[in-house]
Amino acid sequence: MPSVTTESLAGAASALDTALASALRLSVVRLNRRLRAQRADTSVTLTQLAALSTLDLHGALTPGELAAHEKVQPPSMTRVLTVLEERGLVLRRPHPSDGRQALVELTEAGRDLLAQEVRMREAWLAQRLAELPAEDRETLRAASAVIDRLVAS
Amino acid sequence: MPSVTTESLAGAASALDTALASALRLSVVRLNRRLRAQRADTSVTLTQLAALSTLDLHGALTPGELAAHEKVQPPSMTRVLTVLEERGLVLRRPHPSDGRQALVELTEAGRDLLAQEVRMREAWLAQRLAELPAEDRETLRAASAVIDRLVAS
DNA sequence: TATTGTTATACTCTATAACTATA
DNA sequence: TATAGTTATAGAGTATAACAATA
Repeated sequence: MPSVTTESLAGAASALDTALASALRLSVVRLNRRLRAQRADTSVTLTQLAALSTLDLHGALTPGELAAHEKVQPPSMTRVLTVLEERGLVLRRPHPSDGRQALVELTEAGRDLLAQEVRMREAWLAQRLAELPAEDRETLRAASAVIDRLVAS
Repeated sequence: MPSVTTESLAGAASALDTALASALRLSVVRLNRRLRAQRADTSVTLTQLAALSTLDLHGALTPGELAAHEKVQPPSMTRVLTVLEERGLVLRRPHPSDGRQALVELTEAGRDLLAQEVRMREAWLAQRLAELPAEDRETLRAASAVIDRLVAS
């Protein structure tokens, strides 16, 4: 009965993907909460930190590009940028060729704060990562890349 | 100069952990956003779904245990449980031996809805997982387990 | 007195809809 | 008319502080 076998295999593969999806969902939701809770003793929120990190990695971006990278809608990014600009951590420059757009870049203060935040804030995560076997760290490194591709798709 | 070498190695290892921590943070934040955005066409939020999943995996739990599993503070879990109980998806039973505590369990309706949500809601994630090379799926599976240990610690 | 859970309150994160300015 | 960005508004997610009930 090949059809039954085929169906079983297909069904099994799909079930496995669903189980993996569920497990991954729970893991990600919980780690995200833990990372957000870390905010208490620092001066920027996790969302603001993510925006600063992305600007640091990519250089100047338009608000729209930044929203796309961060997987938020433009109005959400507007709010984040407003706060960051008020605090002097980023700068909105006019776009050289398109008056509708803007170019957002890190200020010197933003770069400094980012470095400091990354050091302080990621202490517990980096510490825990350091305690893991090298193999587990490698797994997370690879997973991070896979997730990025997944999210970008 | 062995001390310089040792310091260099230690410094390098630490820098790598910090880089990994940053990459993992960005990946997790973005995937979490994407998973939350999935809510649009479903009937429970991601947070509610996570609580239901955990009850399904662990069986009856007290609100405190559930909050600990989900990495939220007890009042946050109270709010989630209130909504779920109003909708008949969970049930709060008196604890057999401690009048302060309660035992929360899935109702039949909760179990049904969970199955349905997992099918519908994780369609896009399961679909993308299915498109990945088996190796990448294995990486994510392993990473999920590592993250769970990390978060629990 | 300590612990479990809830209520009260407030802030962060994010979205959709409507608006403005430029292309 | 289409696009980039912002403003207005609302709902979800979460926390801390204060309280009630039980151990």
